Amino acid sequence: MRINFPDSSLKEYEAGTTGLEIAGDISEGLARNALIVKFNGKLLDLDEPLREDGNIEILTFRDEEGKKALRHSCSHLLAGAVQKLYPSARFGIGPSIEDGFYYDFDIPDFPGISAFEEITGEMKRQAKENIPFVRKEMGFEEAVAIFKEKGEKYKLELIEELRDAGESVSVYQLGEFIDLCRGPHVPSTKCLKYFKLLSTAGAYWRGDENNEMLTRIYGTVFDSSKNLKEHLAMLEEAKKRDHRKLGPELGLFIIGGSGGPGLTYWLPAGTIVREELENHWKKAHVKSGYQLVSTPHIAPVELWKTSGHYSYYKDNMYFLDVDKGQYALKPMNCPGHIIIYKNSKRSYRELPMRLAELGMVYRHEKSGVLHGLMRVRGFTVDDGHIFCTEDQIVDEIKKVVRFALYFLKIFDFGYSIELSLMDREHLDHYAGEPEEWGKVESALGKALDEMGEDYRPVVGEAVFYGPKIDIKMKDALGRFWQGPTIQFDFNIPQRFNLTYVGSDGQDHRVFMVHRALFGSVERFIGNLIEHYAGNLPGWLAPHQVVILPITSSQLEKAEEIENILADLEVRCSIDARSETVGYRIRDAETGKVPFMFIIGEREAESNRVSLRIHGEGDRGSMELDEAIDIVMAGCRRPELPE
RNA sequence: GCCCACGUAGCUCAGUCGGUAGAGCGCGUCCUUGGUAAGGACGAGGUCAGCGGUUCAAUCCCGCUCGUGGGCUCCA
Repeated sequence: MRINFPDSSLKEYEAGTTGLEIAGDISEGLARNALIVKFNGKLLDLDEPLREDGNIEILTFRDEEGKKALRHSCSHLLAGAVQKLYPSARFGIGPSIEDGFYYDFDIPDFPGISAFEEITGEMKRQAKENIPFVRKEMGFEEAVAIFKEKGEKYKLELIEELRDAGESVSVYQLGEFIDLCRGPHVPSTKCLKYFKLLSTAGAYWRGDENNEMLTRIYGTVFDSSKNLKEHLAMLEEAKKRDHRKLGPELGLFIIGGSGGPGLTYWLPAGTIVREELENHWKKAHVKSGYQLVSTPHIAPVELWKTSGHYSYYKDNMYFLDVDKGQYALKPMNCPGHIIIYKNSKRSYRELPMRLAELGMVYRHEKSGVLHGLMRVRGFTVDDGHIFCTEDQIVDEIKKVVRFALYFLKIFDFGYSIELSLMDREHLDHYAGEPEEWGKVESALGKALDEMGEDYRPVVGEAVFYGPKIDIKMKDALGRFWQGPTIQFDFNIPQRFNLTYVGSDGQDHRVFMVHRALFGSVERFIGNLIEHYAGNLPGWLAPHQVVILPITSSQLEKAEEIENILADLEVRCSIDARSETVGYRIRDAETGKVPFMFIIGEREAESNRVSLRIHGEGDRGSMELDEAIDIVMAGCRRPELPE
């Protein structure tokens, strides 16, 4: 048979040759690192004999699919160990996930994390034994018989579904453990040496809260000890950077407690960060052609009925009685901006009209989903709505995407772009006409193409009211977060009958785009804290300079310098506490103050300061002006967009 | 909302097999005038999350509530 390789070379092999043998034919190293094989687009075990001509790719841990196979295989190793140690356990599913895997078990009286040592020991033992993963294909009756005998009710449920879907059944045997599984798997447990069990959690069978709660065990596995260690170190680092820990520590904010779950209280230092960020946002928006507006926190319930929020979002809304009517706290800003748009008859000459607001919204999120600043019940959407004509769509989208990327660049975030499209097999899920969707979807794609941006189209990810562009931002630890989102809306212009008068004197339906660049100011600040490990850029730092007179004799000089800095709008303070210099420096360092001016007798006499920079250490004595220049450069606000 | 775990001083935590509690940091006062990541002494500070129950006695045992964390689901 003729086998094509990714480098488009071609080789002849005897029918029945396995992927592993072909890998070995290429190089010993590839055979050693090979995990699975992709043959004519199908993922197969390495020991699967190949019987026809085709394209082959030997996959290792470097390939996403190889990585998944390794992780999924490790979940079987985990399940095998659990079966051995807890014979009464019943098994759910055990897929690979981003950065690892999990397996769901029904284990009566599972002791929790304290069982990890024993389970890990058993897994290590089996990993050493080099036990092969053996694939078996079988009929439904045989599979049902196997799992019925074991009392595996969850597996039986899965088999039924396979039967209904008309799919075949395969199982994998790993030593004494047999599991229903599509595969593929790595050849044997010897590939599974570098794993670690991480945590346990409850999870409903099939994610449905009406089902029983299973015990989920999370773990991760890598191809080498080095990569595993690096990943674990990253997790440690992430824990250290957790904004829920750093925020209160740095005096930025507190959340929840007696103040109410999911509600944020910004402390003085945090308020400075917020205001700086918001001021820059406002200036940038004005520069980019937006008009700032401000709308109330409550609005009559009728408005929410017109917008449609009442019918599909009311479980997440807070209501209040006012006079004889009912009001709602706004969960979104759009209806407010609609009222402003509709305030007068609009002409095509006014379009595109871009309205923007840092609007606080309130949503009744389930108590269990609240998470630091990332998921709260009251937050500020950096909202904007663009009203435009059809001809203006491509240009407006380009402008918004460029604007969004501008903000990510300020903070050195990486990014990746997704274009969420409608699923044309479920047209009834969407508002608006399919032809209109088609026009706009291609306009969004065209805008991205013309900008030369890479993006991933995702069918079925669009919201019911329109297609959207989502930008995921990548932080310093390589983690992706929900970033800017740009959403088209076919629903609201129709519901509110939003029109403009065209050059032909006729009314036309306006096109509308929602966009949020930070998403939520609260969440974005949470991201910034973790991205920078609390060491915010100078312009956002609540304290920019601490002046440290070595003895009280330099206090007067310190005050003189403080006044100079204050006139330059530098946020500075004097720490003249009766503590040693070392102590006060430590305090400023742990407080992550970017700059310290240390003034002793020598400096005070000669109008000099000794400059210390956070994270860098002592920069030595210099002229006051020079130190001020360094501070001003370090605290300069970002350039506005072009 | 659901499942599991947790809740002791401002913070991080110890402790009490049921007899109302301790450390370090922080805070206050005093001493110390010190040169680049913790000088010293003394002191204040706790209804042991809240409410009920069991008990001669509850911070500890039981129940409920609230809050927090890990997940499920959801999401800016």
